[in-house]
Amino acid sequence: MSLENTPAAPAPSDFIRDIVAAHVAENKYPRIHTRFPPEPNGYLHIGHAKSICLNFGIAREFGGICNLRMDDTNPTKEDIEYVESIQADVNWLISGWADDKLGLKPKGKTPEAIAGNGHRDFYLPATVPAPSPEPTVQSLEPFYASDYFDQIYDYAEQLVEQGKAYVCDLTPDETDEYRRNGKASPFRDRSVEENLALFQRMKEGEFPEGTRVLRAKIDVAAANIWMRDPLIYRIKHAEHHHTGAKWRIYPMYDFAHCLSDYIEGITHSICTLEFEVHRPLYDWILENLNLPRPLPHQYEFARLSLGYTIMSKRKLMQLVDEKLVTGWDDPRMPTICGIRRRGVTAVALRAFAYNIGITKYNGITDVSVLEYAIRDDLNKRSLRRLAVLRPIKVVITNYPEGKTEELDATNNPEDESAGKRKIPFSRELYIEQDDFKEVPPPKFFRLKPGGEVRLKYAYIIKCDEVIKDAAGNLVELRCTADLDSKSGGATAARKVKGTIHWVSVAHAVDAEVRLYDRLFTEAEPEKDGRDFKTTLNPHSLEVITAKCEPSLGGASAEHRYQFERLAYFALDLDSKPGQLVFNRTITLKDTWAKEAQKG
RNA sequence: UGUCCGAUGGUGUAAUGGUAACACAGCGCCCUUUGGAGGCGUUAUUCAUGGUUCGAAUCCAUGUCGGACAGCCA
Repeated sequence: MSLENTPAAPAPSDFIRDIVAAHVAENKYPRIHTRFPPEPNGYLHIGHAKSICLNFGIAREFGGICNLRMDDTNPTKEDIEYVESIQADVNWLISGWADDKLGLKPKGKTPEAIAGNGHRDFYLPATVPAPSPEPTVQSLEPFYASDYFDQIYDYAEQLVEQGKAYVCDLTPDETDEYRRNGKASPFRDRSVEENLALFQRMKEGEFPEGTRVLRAKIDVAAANIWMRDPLIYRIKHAEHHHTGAKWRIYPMYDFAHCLSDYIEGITHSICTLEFEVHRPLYDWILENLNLPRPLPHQYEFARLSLGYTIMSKRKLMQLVDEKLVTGWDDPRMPTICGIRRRGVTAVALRAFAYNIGITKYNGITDVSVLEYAIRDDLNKRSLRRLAVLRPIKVVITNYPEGKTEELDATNNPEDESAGKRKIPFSRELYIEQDDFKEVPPPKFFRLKPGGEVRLKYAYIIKCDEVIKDAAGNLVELRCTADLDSKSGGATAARKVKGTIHWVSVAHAVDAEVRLYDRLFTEAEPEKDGRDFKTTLNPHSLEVITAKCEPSLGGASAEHRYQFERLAYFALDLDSKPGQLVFNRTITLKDTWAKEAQKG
């Protein structure tokens, strides 16, 4: 699929890119270096996709690198399962677009000590994967904040040595109270020696959790609460998924993050708005360590909110844990793996990320913007196929029994190179229930008693008779075909208002089709504090068996399909040989449904 | 309450002191062997008040409204 490697759109412009462009113009850094730093405590979702596209997009556009880093400073919430899913999702999303901008490091490598400025200092440069024409085993891995625990501990000691950090014995509740009231901790003025010894004993695991912390000594009365002697280390007797049992103390986000950025040589540390109030602390830590290399700076943008979607990792996990969806990769989930399984391509997701822009305004993006990006991409790439989701039988009474014709069909009207295929036609067909109305509403262009309709790629037929069972249920339609109306025939150019899809009964292939719809019934599932579970859409999944044209028997997960006049579909990973399972990625735009609703 | 941030059509964004524009959505028409796609057209916007200026979405002041943060989470 050549589209896979097509850049989504001209590079966008936004306030962060403007800043980066200015830095490039003034030669402020030898190279632009961003990073994508998820915490491995859940699966990546479409909000992360926005961030990935921003960070890797900047790396692409300004000749830089974007490191993938596990922000893993809280072992009790994190897991290797998430580390692996994050890598897979990032790789998928940037594949063919920014793989050569992905900053990794040799497996097991940790920062190297460098001398400078009379201080201890550390650096861990990035390696980008070599473009590999043949499959070479590249022993690279993502960065891990936890790989810097030794260095971060060292930096903490440097702060203590300077009298800029102290061990505090207040309980968590007391700490809260003191900070709220701008009151100094009674342990604030311990000697450097005592602090050093205590901090070391914390490291050795001598104290129970919650009994002591290391705090930066900044300003207990600062207007910004994050500057009121913030905690930078806490005791946790927990095993870490990456460092094992080595540590009893773990650095807090604020301390670890800026230093991780510095160690990796990050220039632009881009995060979401809620970290705005932390920025003074980010700067304070780096500035008070007398670091010799250029310091990274933090920039904030608005996280994505999408209509009919929830984005909180905690709540998504709740959907998984309570089996309200089948898993993190349920096609209804806004996770990257869920969206991928649904059949959305990385190209579409990137186009969406580009289209919504980057600002500091917290708005709610309409889902139609996402849906447009998906349709726009799928329209260009998908193979057209005929399939009937809810069949009714049609008998062409003037067509010979036992005869089969192979008709020409276009694979993709948007792409000549996709070629053509043959579809078998015979006397007995399935058509869509929705394409026949015994009592048609106004402007109904499809089949009705006594009316004519074009069978796509085949004949014009006329409905002569409606056969019902004793209970009055529709059993079959008996029609006659204009046998000259096939492509190239004498009456082929006859105008009939409607064209419908069909499948030959004798040649039909069955497939399980999973019809997905929005997970929530409300654009704002949690508006006014209501429980998001009360707005779950009970019809978000319907499973049916469809009748498909025979070529679909050879469907592949690499391709996307449009079942003509219905929707786009992708093969689900539950498919087995001879047992097709399709996911409905998204319906086609349906202006008739809209028209019918008006009437 | 404090700190920080924000406010441009229905929605999301652009215009960086000089004609308020783009996309999505909506509406209408054309085209169509997909009621898809495409083409054409169209509706609709600068939170308020004051100031600076020849000129303000943009700069300043005040106000209003909204958001984030106030975990030993990130």
